[in-house]
Amino acid sequence: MTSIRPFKRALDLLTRSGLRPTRQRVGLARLLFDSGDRHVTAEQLHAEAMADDLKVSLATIYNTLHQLTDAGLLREVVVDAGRSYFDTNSTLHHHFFHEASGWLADVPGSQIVVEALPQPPAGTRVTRVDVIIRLADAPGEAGTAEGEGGVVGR
Amino acid sequence: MTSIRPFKRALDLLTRSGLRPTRQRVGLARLLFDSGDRHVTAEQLHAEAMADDLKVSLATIYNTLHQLTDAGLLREVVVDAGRSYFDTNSTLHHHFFHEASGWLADVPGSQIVVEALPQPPAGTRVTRVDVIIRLADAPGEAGTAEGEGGVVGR
DNA sequence: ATTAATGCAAAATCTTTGCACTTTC
DNA sequence: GAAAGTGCAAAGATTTTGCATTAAT
Repeated sequence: MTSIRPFKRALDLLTRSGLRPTRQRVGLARLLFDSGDRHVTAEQLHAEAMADDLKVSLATIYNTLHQLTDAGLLREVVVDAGRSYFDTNSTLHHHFFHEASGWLADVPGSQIVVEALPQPPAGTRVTRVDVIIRLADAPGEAGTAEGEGGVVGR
Repeated sequence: MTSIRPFKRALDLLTRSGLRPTRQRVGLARLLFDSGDRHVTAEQLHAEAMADDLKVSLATIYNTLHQLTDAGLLREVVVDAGRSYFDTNSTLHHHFFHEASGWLADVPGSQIVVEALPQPPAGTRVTRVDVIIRLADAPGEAGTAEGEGGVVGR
């Protein structure tokens, strides 16, 4: 992930997507893609930009996040009404979501198998299958992690 | 299962959940539970209540939807950032979601099998596994999604 | 009577928009 | 110097909150 020339990498991602590499976009792309997979909200990214002395308005943050999403570099993850997360991991994968804290983490696509998917209604096609594993604090001790992985469904 | 005595059923659901059967709550419960499985937004339910000559404020709609959700009679479905759907089907099942139209439909739990679920992080337990099958219009064919199952949303 | 629920309007969030100004090509 | 991008503040949309009024036990 963290390549040798982060600046150049961010720049390349942008130009390859047909987005002009402006100061703001390059800066945001670096924040997003130079440190492995992450999940950010617009507000969070804005705060990071400020901390990094990158002057960007929230409006531009939103614009950029959507442009990157349209370009396939980000994926919007909807787990919480009224808050959008953007995920820098655009490969096939799913999510753990801890409702109380808002904690969100990737689960590699290979770790979940969804079988017997029903056919989509006529005239439509499946664009994506999202699996969200919702979590809460375990009651008693730490980890109510029942030995094996569970099976949901039949 | 539109039962023989819808009014009584709505009333029972409420009292069994420890909620006072006020005029508003009984009316809303009837709208929600007397016609099979449905997916509604607060705004929609409000409109229906008005059309049914049931005077309720939006604030009460939200209060009631959340109370019914806490009581386990409804399930909140998050598929779209910034819009909450409430599902009267609280049994194990998943969803089809047509992004362009906001159309949402149930997929029986038995029709999808999720296997090899990873262990939840220590100290947490899985509260639910949501599977959302996102749809878009198929390229070739004519028909758009909404056969008739009911279009939810705008 | 007591306690809970309702309604209204105001506030809080999060996100988008309009338009003048700035930067990139 | 065109065209694209940015910033700001204002507008939207959805959901929550505070408090006086009303209704249920």
